[in-house]
Amino acid sequence: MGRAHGNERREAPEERDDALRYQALPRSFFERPVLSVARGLIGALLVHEQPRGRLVGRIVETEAYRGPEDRAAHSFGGRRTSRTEVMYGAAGHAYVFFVYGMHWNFNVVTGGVGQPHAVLIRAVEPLAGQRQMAARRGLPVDSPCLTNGPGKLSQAFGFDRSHYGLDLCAGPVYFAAGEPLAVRRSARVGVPYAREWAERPWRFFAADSPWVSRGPRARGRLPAR
DNA sequence: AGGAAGATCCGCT
DNA sequence: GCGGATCTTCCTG
Repeated sequence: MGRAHGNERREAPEERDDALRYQALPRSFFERPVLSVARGLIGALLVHEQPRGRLVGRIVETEAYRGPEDRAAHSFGGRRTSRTEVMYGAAGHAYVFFVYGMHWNFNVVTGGVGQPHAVLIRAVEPLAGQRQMAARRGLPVDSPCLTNGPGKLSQAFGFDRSHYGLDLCAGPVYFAAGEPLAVRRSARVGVPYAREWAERPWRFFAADSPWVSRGPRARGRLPAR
């Protein structure tokens, strides 16, 4: 990357931001088992309607977190604090948290009230609003690193504390149906402290997508939805 | 009140 | 491939 000269007029990777209206996935989509939601979101769209334009990404990588038994989840052991509170509420709301002193991670709460489950959105393929994403990331608009990681996509989409608890079934941030994609799965990334729970294949990603973040080698294969 | 660890990213010893 | 950056949150004493 970085071989693009600033003033050169480059063909942006298709900003297909039609006046097209997306229909938000309904709450019932998220009121299902967290693994089903994590898998079902691969290929779906993440949309952020903003004053300066619409950001759209095709979801290519997710992870399921299933407290209270899942040692990798922030809600492990039933831990319930101001930070994890939203996970205990209704499905379809945003769980956004700050980590490593500089990154925000964006999740959607799943399951029924009282079930502290959530799906982490780890990577998307930019479909619209690339210029805005690139500006936030401080990278060229055609960079392959705009949204290929949970911290990166949060920065590109402008997600932070202000989005904590947001209803994702009502906009301005929401999900929309996309095309079915071949899905693969692996162990989750960055949770070695969770011991045997880290080994569970609860990371889902689109096979052969260049927008997937780096992580454990894929293993296993699933049919295209 | 203090300390330790963290669902990451970036750049290079 | 490894370590530093950086700061919030949570737990312990």
